[in-house]
Amino acid sequence: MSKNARDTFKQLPHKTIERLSQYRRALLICLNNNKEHIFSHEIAKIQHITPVQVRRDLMLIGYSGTLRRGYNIRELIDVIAEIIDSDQGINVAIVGMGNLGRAMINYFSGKRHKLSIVAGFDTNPDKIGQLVKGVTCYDALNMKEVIQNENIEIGIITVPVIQTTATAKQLVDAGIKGILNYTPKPVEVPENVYLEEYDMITTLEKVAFYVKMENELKDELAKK
Amino acid sequence: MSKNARDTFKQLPHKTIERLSQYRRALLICLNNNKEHIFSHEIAKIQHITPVQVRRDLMLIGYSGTLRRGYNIRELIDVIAEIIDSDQGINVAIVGMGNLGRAMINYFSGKRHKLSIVAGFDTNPDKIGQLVKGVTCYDALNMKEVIQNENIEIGIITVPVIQTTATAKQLVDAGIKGILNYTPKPVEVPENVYLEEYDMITTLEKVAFYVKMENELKDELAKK
DNA sequence: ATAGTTTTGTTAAATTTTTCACAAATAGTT
DNA sequence: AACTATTTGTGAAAAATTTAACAAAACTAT
Ligand SMILES: NC(=O)c1ccc[n+]([C@@H]2O[C@H](COP(=O)([O-])OP(=O)(O)OC[C@H]3O[C@@H](n4cnc5c(N)ncnc54)[C@H](O)[C@@H]3O)[C@@H](O)[C@H]2O)c1
Ligand SMILES: NC(=O)c1ccc[n+]([C@@H]2O[C@H](COP(=O)([O-])OP(=O)(O)OC[C@H]3O[C@@H](n4cnc5c(N)ncnc54)[C@H](O)[C@@H]3O)[C@@H](O)[C@H]2O)c1
Repeated sequence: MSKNARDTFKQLPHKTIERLSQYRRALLICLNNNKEHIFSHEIAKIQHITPVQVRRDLMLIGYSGTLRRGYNIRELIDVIAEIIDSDQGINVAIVGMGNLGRAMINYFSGKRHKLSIVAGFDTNPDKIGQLVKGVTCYDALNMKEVIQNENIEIGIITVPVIQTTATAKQLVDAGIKGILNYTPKPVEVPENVYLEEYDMITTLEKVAFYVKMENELKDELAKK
Repeated sequence: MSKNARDTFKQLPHKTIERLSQYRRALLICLNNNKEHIFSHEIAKIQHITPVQVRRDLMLIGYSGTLRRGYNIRELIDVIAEIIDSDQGINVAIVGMGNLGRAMINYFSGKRHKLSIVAGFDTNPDKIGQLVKGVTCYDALNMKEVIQNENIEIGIITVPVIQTTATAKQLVDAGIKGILNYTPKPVEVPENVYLEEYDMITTLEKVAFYVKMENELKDELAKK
């Protein structure tokens, strides 16, 4: 990839990056259905956004469709891959092989060529040494060693809340480049480590808020 | 709550709603640590945002701190609750009591007064009738009945991808008001149903993208 | 051929969200 | 009492993101 192309992609809006991942997910499904082309309004419908938004995103990544057939699904998938995926692939580890950790491995395993969960870590002797979908669970004590040997760059944290801070530190010390924290305890990382945090309760409470608002609106109308 | 106050809250930015939920989560932890007051910059640090952002959000909800002690944690929690929570409480059901469904129940159970998971649904006879953290798993065939009897307003979808569309339809038919879809298959709902979708792969790919970018930047510098 | 329809690509405008910048208040210190 | 250091609250500016609007292209049907 040329330097200029990369510089362009680097400046893609964060929201666009997220949507590209979602487009690809949708496109892969469409491809399975033997569809060859897709219109911006079709993608938009699937993603609950506007067709302009889709076209804008594709414009930003420099991909052009054909005027009457829309976008070539196969091509578009490849263009998106060129942007999001890393040539050599990126390895991921899950720390905390409990319910959520195992669920994630089950879900993610084999879904993406260039992004693989290659190791799990736990402190529970019963879990250490076990295999989940081909992923070995290592002793968390050996984290640094395994992360460096296996060239792991991203860590997903799914340990009990109380262990969150210590785990984040361990990952950082092991030289991890990115962390995805699924515990409800926010962590601090040096600025050279990219961090995303997600708490299901936030999303659930958001849904609850808008449901509540809708209810109150209806009550009000009913009173009149 | 007065009509005007409600009208104000209704127009809170979506992002603010999300952050309020996160602030409360952080505040509850602080409260446990016997802290009474907190500054905007302290909240900001925990949430990885700027202090102005925090103050702006609190301004929008009309809560004022004291000039030299910051915000009263207890009070602020209550004010946030007044906005996000529903007086009577809201009941939630999980459809699909597999790994992820059970993990969510384990995680969420008892965490919030006004938001409770009160039922699970599955089609697997082995799961039907079981209890997870006090939550009964019902036969998905009885969904409409249970949802109406138990006054359930929100449904969380954690069924296998292939069942997603059918499940969403079932929930809508049962009169659900909000849906949180954790499967990677986007669903369509009528516009009176509030929908949130979340896919872990999107978040993971976002982390991977920025890690990749950082790597390429470093390679470039090294070459020189 | 011509008219009508549909869809892309993009400039410009609008909207939403975040940040800047600073006055006002409060407490501690000299 | 004057000075210094903090911190809140907020109008105004900036930045990020989305939407509107429409020309140009490409196909269909007449
Ligand atoms: N379950 C959910 O749906 C859900 C949702 C959001 C967040 N979370 C959070 O994710 C985390 C995990 O949830 P869960 O349901 O999988 O819990 P779990 O108890 O099933 O799993 C935690 C695992 O971490 C291991 N562990 C403990 N200390 C460790 C350490 N220092 N290093 C490595 N491994 C360690 C435990 O042995 C266990 O296997 C919790 O913090 C929870 O709050 C869970
Ligand atoms: N596991 C993860 O981390 C993860 C992450 C993101 C998304 N997802 C998605 O969440 C879903 C569930 O994942 P999982 O790991 O819990 O899978 P799972 O197979 O463990 O659980 C699915 C459950 O749904 C039940 N079920 C099947 N059809 C049903 C129906 N029509 N009505 C009600 N219940 C039904 C099954 O009996 C099973 O108990 C999948 O779509 C998966 O892609 C999972």
